[in-house]
Amino acid sequence: MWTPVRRRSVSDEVFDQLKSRIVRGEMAPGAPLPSERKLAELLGVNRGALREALKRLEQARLVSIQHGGTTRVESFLDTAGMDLLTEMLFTSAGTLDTQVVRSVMEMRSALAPDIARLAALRASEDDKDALLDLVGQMERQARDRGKRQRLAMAFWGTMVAASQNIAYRLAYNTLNRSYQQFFEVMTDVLAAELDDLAAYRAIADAIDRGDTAAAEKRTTALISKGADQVFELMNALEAEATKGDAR
Amino acid sequence: MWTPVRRRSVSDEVFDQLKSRIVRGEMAPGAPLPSERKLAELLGVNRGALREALKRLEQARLVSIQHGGTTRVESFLDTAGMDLLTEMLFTSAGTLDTQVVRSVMEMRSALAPDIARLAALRASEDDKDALLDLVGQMERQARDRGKRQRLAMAFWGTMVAASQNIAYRLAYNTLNRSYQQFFEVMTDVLAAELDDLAAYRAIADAIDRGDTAAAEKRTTALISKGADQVFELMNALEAEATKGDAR
DNA sequence: GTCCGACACTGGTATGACCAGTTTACCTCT
DNA sequence: AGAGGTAAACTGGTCATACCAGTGTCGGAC
Repeated sequence: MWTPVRRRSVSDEVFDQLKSRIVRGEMAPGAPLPSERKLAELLGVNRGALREALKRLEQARLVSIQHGGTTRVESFLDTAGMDLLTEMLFTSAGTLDTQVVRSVMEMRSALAPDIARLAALRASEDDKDALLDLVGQMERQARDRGKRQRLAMAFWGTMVAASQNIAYRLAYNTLNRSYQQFFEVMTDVLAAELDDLAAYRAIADAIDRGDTAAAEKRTTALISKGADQVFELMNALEAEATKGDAR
Repeated sequence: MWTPVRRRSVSDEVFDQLKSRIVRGEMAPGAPLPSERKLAELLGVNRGALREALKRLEQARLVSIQHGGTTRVESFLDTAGMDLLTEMLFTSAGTLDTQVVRSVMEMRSALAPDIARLAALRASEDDKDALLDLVGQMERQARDRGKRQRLAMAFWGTMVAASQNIAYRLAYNTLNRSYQQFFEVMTDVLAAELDDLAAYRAIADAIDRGDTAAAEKRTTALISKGADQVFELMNALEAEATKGDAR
């Protein structure tokens, strides 16, 4: 399989650089940015390209721009949206940020059961068929855990759509993007969850017959399997990191 | 009290207009936008200003831009983040979109208990003091429900921070922004929740002594009070709407 | 002292040119 | 006929430059 080359435009580069600096705390909240003209010169880019990046930063609520005034760094922890997760996932050293991973998994654990409940309540016939079909495909891929993981992704995507909850759906989009970044690592860690084909089947069946309680309960059980493994791994990573610090 | 005038820059105007058209379905997913040069002329604005808007739309994942190719409308329900909630809250007719409101409240109900649980697990001494102090202030504002609501906001904000979960915190930022849009309406609807000062006290106490189970249980009970009221109101609104259609 | 206005900043918009990819159509060679 | 190559006409990306529109400051008039 070939991976397409990704071209990075000047404005994207500038956006990433500033975003990274802000999130990593190199520029404190409240601190003023250089004026557009100066900053453009410092970065060696045209002012227009810089402005495109700044506008994006403003929309992500990482900076606030004031006509005639100063552009300042926002206290993004109180303003930014979930898109920041992908940025915060890795530390400046390039290692996984265990706290962020834990956060994502906790959110997944909190949302999935309610998504299942609502799906059981509101799923259309098409949704039900799609879910049952996906489970069938997973059962036929008993060997290949990687393929099953992709099918599981589709399963959850269908669940979220079936839940008819737009907030869940949008949150899912972002959440998904963030843990597709440690996809390969996850496949092994989530083994306990991905191997439990009976659970997926039980959930799909519960939704098919509109049994909200069963759907919720089964989902809680399934999701916690993967979550527990990840929590364990994160704890181990943290223990190792502090041991490294102690040297 | 004076409300400051809000200036809208050209690029903001363009962004809002395009965003609105896309979300309202006037431009179907996959449909190509006119070229930048044409679109700029059609809108009567400079190409640079238009590009700033397009870049923002791209970041919000409402359109996808390809160098040398065409700019196309994304199927945003599968790509966009929670920021869209504020845009989708009101229908084109200007009325509340009941499904979106229901979604937001459902998400609140799912997250709040787990936030409380984690807060009980991880809150710092400062967090605990702040929570107890806020509850004290609420009790002293027994008369003014509006003030209590603002204190309740601060209460939840502190809870989320205390939970040490970055995903919850970022989701909360966006969620908050969306239901500050129907703030006044909410104050009355959430009366049952806002009047239950004992519950807030109980939650703060549970967190103070690190009792995760109690914190979670009390929060579930409290949150459901407001949620039930809102669900009831939304059902009533929907019934009225269908009755209107039937005429 | 207070007031006020010029001035020097800041970000916002506009032109017009050119660079850099993509697509199409046509042409050439095999 | 088909494969390959090439030029032209699109598309978005970047640039330099000028000017408009708000904000803040500083100094002079009163």
